[in-house]
Amino acid sequence: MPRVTNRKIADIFNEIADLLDIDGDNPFRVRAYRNAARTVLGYPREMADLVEEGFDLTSLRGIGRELAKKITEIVETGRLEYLEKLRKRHPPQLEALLKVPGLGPGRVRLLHELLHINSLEDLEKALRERKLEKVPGFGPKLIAKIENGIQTRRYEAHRFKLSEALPIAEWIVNILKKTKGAVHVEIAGSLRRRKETVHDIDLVAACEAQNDTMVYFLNLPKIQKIIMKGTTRSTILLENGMRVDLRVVPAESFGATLHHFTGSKAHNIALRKMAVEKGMKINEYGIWQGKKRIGGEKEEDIYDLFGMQYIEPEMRENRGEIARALEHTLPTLVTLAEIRGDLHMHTTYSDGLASIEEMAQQAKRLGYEYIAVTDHTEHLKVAHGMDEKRVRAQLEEIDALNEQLEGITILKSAEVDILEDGSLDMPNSILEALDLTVCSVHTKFSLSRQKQTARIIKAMEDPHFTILAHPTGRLIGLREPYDVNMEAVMGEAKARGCILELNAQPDRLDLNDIHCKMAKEMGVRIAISTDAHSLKDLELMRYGIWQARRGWLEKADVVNTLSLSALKKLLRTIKR
DNA sequence: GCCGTTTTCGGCCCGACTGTTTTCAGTCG
Repeated sequence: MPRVTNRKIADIFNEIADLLDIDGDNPFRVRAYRNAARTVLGYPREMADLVEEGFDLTSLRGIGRELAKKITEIVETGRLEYLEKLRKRHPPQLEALLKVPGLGPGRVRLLHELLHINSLEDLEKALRERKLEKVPGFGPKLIAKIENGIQTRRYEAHRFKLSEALPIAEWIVNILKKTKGAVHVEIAGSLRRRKETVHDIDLVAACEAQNDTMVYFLNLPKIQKIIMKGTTRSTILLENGMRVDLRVVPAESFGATLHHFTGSKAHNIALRKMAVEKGMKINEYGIWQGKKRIGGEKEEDIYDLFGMQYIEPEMRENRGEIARALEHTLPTLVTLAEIRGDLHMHTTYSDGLASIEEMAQQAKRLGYEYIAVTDHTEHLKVAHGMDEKRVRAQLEEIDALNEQLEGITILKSAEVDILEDGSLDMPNSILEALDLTVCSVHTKFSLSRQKQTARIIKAMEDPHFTILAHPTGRLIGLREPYDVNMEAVMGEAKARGCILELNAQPDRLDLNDIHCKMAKEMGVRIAISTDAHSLKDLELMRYGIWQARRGWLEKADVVNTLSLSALKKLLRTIKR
């Protein structure tokens, strides 16, 4: 039986929630399943391992006796009896209807009962035959919305990479800031939390009573259509399929509104519960004691209310940050300004676009002290991997440049392929001449979990192994991570003193946030690297920093915050 | 289904907008 992932358990719980929702079951029971799915998905360790260890699952937030039993059943048998029973009672494609805009559980149930609509095909047929008009509560506008939604639903499901959404959001914010009556305009939502992908763009504006902000928003260029329009809240769809939401509030509510729409939902719910326990209420307009507003102009008001530290947006995922803020023991998150070098980049020696000197000069302009040049090795033919002769030539060029350049040091390195048998794609004679190695898997992604893990651990046992690059190999939205036991890999890294990379390319961001947090907890150091293939790519560092902050990393966890001399000292301790 | 220093029952975050209504349910975030 294949190993059960947290993803699979979360999918099962979400499917149960959907089906119960359509049944009109207790909405809080439905919510319990969705909460549990989130807990499982956000948990840094695999449920399968926890079950094997006999860990008490009910100690996890939102997992009680029943759900612990269900998780155990899924892990042990690969299936869940309860879900299969539920599925028998429902047509197999009913759930898909929930994704259609305008259709929620209530209307799906109604359509099922009245018109026997069980799938998207049934729905399309009913639309053509104009049957929906007879259903109570279905007027012409709702029907048009459903019709429209069916056509565009593939677009709606799309998630945008952080690097796609952020520039657009910044562009809009800059326009709105200049409108009459606008006091503050900020990005909110998952974009402000710097999630690796976002569903839409959320903006919050503090405005005077007389303002042009909403009008300008609704008249931005490149709008495909206006989805919703109100005085305090509107939603537009841009030509590229991106939804943008704007809330306009008075300045005295700005902090509360910004907080509310920054989320995450789980973080907000936890804080609101705490407020209720104190006999107060937090909503998007402020903090309330009875009818009296006692705060909400600034975001800090909310955290001050509980005597806790301010929590940075990147940490607001309800992954333990609230407890830490109450204890005043939050980590001091790493910042871009603390980065002193970049340890993974390519030049014209392999598949990069700039020379070593150009990359070094650009790094110096960015304020760095050092870089490592890490061109591909021979095995990776598609990227013009270097043979021994060209590596030697490169090392000589680096020596010459280090003589000549001031204020920046070039470290000798290579992105060394980890071959299928776990050996490194370079002779020892060359490996010995390098200051560090950046080692990575570029082939055989589909090895079994056991073989892939053994392969990487074997590579790490090589005394020349320094950094494991893009440790799971995923490409966001394009390629799943390969199956590897990350705990075992991190355990080996800890034992050997090796470093794991957080690759800052926006389509990699590998390690992800959860793995970063896990590395920190296991005492494994991280290198945040751009894997730059051009001068411009060197500026991608900020994406890596944001992901690191989502993973609670501090300056001390990140090796490229070290000075050159401290880094060199560290590298010496890794080599055996 | 979860949770608990008001604990084993009775709560569970909260409000805007829409469309279809005539006072509100459903959806959405």
